[in-house]
Order: sequence, then structure tokens, then C-alpha cells
Amino acid sequence: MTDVLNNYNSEDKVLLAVDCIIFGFDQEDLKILLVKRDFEPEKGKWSLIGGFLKNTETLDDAANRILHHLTGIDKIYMEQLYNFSKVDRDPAERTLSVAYYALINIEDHDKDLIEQYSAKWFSIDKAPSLIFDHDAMVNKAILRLRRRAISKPIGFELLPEKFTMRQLQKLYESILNEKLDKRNFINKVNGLDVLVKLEEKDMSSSRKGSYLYQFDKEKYDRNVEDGITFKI
Amino acid sequence: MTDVLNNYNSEDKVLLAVDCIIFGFDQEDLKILLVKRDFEPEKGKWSLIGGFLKNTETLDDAANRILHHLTGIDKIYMEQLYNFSKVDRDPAERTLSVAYYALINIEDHDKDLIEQYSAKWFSIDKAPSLIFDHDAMVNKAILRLRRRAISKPIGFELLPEKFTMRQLQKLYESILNEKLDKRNFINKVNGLDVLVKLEEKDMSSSRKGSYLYQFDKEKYDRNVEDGITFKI
DNA sequence: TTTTATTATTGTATTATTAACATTTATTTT
DNA sequence: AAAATAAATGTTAATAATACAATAATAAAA
Repeated sequence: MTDVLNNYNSEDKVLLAVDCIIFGFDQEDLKILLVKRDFEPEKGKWSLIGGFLKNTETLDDAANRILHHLTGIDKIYMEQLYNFSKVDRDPAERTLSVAYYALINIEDHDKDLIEQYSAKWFSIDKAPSLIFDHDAMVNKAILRLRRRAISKPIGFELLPEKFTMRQLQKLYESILNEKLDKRNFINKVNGLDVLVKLEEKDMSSSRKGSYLYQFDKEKYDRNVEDGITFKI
Repeated sequence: MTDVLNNYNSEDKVLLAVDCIIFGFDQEDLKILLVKRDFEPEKGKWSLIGGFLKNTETLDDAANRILHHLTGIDKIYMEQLYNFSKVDRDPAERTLSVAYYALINIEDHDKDLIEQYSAKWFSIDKAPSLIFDHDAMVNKAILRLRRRAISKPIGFELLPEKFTMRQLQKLYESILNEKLDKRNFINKVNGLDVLVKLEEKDMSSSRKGSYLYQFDKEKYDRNVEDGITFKI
């Protein structure tokens, strides 16, 4: 009984790392932002960006701090993912890691900062293998992103404010790792009733130009209240 | 930069609690197992069963240990749920909690043990309010269970090995908190092709008696390999 | 200025899935 | 023999998902 219901004295304390899988999208591929580790152990190897939880912070606070430090961006969409707790996962010292994943518009972040950190964007299928259990974290994050993106409008976090239907489709194709039918995709997205079609066109991709759209969060929130679900 | 990429010295360490939401089903209601806390703070109040992570354990190890201590059962279905990390969530000392939820056959556990712990089963809609942030943990666990139970065959963990269709339906009704149509439910379940219908009948609930079924894990695994998905 | 090349835009028919719905059967008790 | 009780069972209608191809707008090239 004393093992389970105990007073707090003499219990072990642990170091708690927060590691972040930062996703971006560059019109073609889903990418993650990795840093070259500049301290031991595993110095010089690629890893997720991370840091340690402070006693004055919640986990979300810590993740926000770490994300801000690397990207310069403030309100980044992020979600707590999973804990990784193998006893020897970090050879230097017993450390648990709380993985977070984050979605940013790849154009928004501070390029100088990521240079400072020797950070680099990698397409998820071309990323190098990472230290410790970070590969498992990335895999888990991809699966989570996949499940979320089809039922919550979080994909827009990865796009600029204005985007074309084709961009949106390419994004979902790269998240879901499958080709989608143009007409069915557009019909489905229009059916969701969360986009506003602008007058403006994007002329960069074709002679004809394609209309730009914007995500309308208020519309989405009203839909949620009315029990209308987002489902791609 | 030193805040994020650092060496390990001088980082804060924390106490890590593991708290378990243990679900059971008594033919009528979805229930959770709660313990009366016998130490300060909040002595005498109802809470989840919990314990502290040891340096020699993974989180899963700790959850298994805690679950075994209270129930006497060994291989309990469980899943890591979420971390709760408000700085003052435990007034005694900074403690993070990793919530796990677990599913057991309510008949299987050791009744003496739960008496020892002053533990008690409560229907989820009649449970007392709990210490700290444990209510939030329970709510999150219910939502997770709901999502999982419709896409993975975990509901069977809550039933005896042999069960009637009506029991299975009642279980899903209490998990999903909605009435389901008898015929549609049975058609759907039969369509999943993961149950074996036994010759035996359960005579306790009607004059006619109703056939008993068993979950066939091998069949389910083969279905998964063939890309056939479980979906209620 | 006409033609060509390129991408954007749009709708329908088919199939599959989900939802709604009521009667008959087996058995025990009266 | 009748009544009571819960179990077992199928069909139709509605909705959602999928498969599929032609036309429109425009700039560049001829």
C-alpha cells in the first residue's frame, strides 16, 4: 500500500524535456524543422528542438517558450502529443520527454533565428534519422496530424492566410500521403462552408489565375455550435 | 539560446505522479473506481488512484504497478492519456501528473484489495467531485474512451469473456451516452466479423434466453491485416 | 491576330453506407 | 391454453462517398 498511496517524501524526481515537432508546408511537401545539436551527448546530430521544463511553467508554457525561441512566432498552434519515458532513452541522464507538435506557416518564421540554431527544414520523407527516440516522436506526430487534420480545421495553420484550392488540396495530399480527386475535394471543402472566396486571384501558377480563399473561423465556430462537423 | 539548447546541469526536476482512471461496466452503467485519500493534502476526499514514477520505471511500468496494486489484475488494458501540469495543481508540492485510463472487467478485480484502499465504484454521472484536477482527467478519459471504442475493439475489455448482444449494446450505449437501434447495432456488429456466436445461451435475462458471443482476436487481427476496419 | 498550351473550374451518375422502422419466435408463468 | 416477456430477424429510404471528363480563361508563341 505504501508504494501507491504515499506521502511525497523520498519520491524520485525527474528531468522533464519538452521536444517539439514543428511542421511546415512549402506548396509541395510537408516538412519538419530540425536542429543540429550543439552539445553532448550526440553533438552534431540532427534532433527535434527541445528544452527543459522549469518549475514555474506549465508544459504548454514550456512548449510555447521553446517554439518562440526557435521561430520568433508567438501564438503557434500546438498540441501535446505523448510522453516518452524509456529509462535509458537519454544516455546522459534519466530524462522524460513530453513531445509536442506544432503547425506554422513556413513563411512566417524568423530566418535568422533558425540559422542561429543551425536549424533546417526537411521534407518528412527525406529527413535524416534523429537522436534518441525522436524518430518515434515524429512518426507519432504525423499520425496524430493526419487524424486531426481530417476532423478539425487545423490544416489552415500551415497555409498563408490566402490560399488557392489547389494549395489546400496539395496540403491535404501531403498530410494524408495520398492523391485526392480534384472535383470531389473541392465539393467536399465547399460543403464544409468554412471558406470565403475572395475576388483576388493568384496569378503565379497559371495563365488563367486561380481564386484565393480564406478560412473563416467565425463561420466554423458557428457551425460547431450548430453541430455541423468538419470532416475531410 | 542557452535557455533552449542547454546542458543538463542546473535544470529543474519535478515529481511525476501517475493517476489512473479505471473504467468498469456493470451491465447497466459505465463506472469508475475511486479511492478515498488517506493522506494530506485533501485527506478523506475522493480521488483517482495514483502513485509516483520511480527512476527505474517507464510510465507504462508505473501505471501497471499502480493498477495491479489496486485491482490485483495483471495485464490490464490501458493507455496514456494526457499530462496535467498547472504549477499549483497540487498544493503540497509541484507535481506533474500523467493520466492513464484503464479498462477492466468489473468482476475480475480483487474485492479485498479495493476494500483495503477504501476504493469504490461510481457510475460516471453519479461520481463525487474529485481532488485537484482529477475531474478534468476523468472528463478527458471519457472523451478518449468514446473515440477509441468506436474505432478499436477495446470495449470487450469491459465485458466478461462471454456476453450477449444486448450487453454489448448496453455497453456502447453507456460509453457513447446515446440510445442505439437494436437491429442496426446487431447488423453492424455482425458485419465487423470479429465475434463468434456460441451454442450457449444466457438464461438470466429472459425466458427465451439469448445467445452468448465471444470476441475473436485472431479474426480481428486478420481483418486488420486485410485492411478491414473496425467501426461502430 | 490566330493558334497553342496551360491550368482552373464545374456537375452528374453510380455505388456504398447509414438510418429508420415492426413482426415473429421461443419460452415460462399463470 | 393464454398471457407475458425478451430475443431474433430484413427491407426500404435517405444520405454520403466515389468515379469520372469536358469546357473556360488566359498568356505565350507562331
